Amino acid sequence: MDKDKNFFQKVYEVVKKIPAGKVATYQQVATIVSTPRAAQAVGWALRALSENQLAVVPWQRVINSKGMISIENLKAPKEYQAKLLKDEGVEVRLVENNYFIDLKKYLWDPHTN
DNA sequence: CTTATGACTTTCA
DNA sequence: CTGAAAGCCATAA
Repeated sequence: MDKDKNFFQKVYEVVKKIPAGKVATYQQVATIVSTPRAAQAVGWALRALSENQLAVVPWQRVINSKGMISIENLKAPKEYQAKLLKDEGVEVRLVENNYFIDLKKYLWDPHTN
């Protein structure tokens, strides 16, 4: 088990480390678990989240490099994710029916974990 | 083992 | 600057 935890598990643990009121990009999580190019794979991991995992993994704090929520295609509405972030104190602004977050202010710094 | 898909990112036109 | 295409990583079939 200590050999190579599943990529998913690693992603989940990293995401769980994200403090409330902060957000992380796929690229950042991907860099921690594997390589910066694995951002797509991170998205894949979060897509495969089970309802049980949704309760323990703050997937709402993970967004793309532009600080925008691209979750429109999933069953979870963007408004729901935005609501969760707002509840954590993250300022989310709605532009062109897309939710944007100020990465300069709310981007998580894994070094200061 | 090869092909296809994706909650992404970067580059080319 | 805006829009489209390719690329990289991991998983599923």
